[in-house]
Amino acid sequence: MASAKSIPLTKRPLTDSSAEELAVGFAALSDPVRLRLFDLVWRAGSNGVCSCDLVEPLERSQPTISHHLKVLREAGLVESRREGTWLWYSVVPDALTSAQAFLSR
Amino acid sequence: MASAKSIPLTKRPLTDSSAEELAVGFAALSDPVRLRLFDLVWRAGSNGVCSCDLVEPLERSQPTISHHLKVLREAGLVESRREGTWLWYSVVPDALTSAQAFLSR
DNA sequence: CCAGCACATTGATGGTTGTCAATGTATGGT
DNA sequence: ACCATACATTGACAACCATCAATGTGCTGG
Repeated sequence: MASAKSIPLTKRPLTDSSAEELAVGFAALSDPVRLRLFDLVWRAGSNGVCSCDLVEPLERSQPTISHHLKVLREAGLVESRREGTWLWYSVVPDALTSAQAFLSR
Repeated sequence: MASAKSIPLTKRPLTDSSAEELAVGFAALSDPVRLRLFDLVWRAGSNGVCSCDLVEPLERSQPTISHHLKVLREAGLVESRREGTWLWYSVVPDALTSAQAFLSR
């Protein structure tokens, strides 16, 4: 398969590592349940939301919600702080900036 | 698990169907190879890029690239037009607007 | 110290995904 | 007609994923 010499693709394409990093973020948002979960956390603002308030609206079991929150946490999109027996989740500041920058060039 | 009555989460959260739609877009960008592929197509502008020029820089087999292009096409992110034996891929205009809108609120 | 609640982890299962070799299809030149 | 090229499809396989029931862990109040 020879090249069609279409255009100069030589202007700094996405590096392998930054593609990897971006893909992790997009992968975290690639599931509908997880996306709605992230949306709910986001709406809660800086105070955050108790994860006990996330199980019912998403109609999934508690382990499933816990799993999805772990995925979002490990992708660096949300963080949690303890408050007694509760865990409060909030969006990590600037967690989306690289994704936003990529999508709006 | 009782509610912690944290905040009023009642202001129109993401609907199930729009979450599904957004997730399809993010899923298409959730693989590093596919993300670099989309990046290369994007850089080619409205003229597009011949898919024969996409195999080598991504270091994947031709069927794999063809598969990823199909995923991007079915997600509505890219489109192709024939030019003889070649296929020229370009980004669908406004394909990213819903994702951009979601990420920048 | 014990009972109850919030949340995490484990284990299992059915489904999906990325990859490539092999093969198929379409187009164009000779 | 034939062959070479560009690209798609098939089939197979290993890895990964979403989900839940069962169980474990940590915290609090009594």
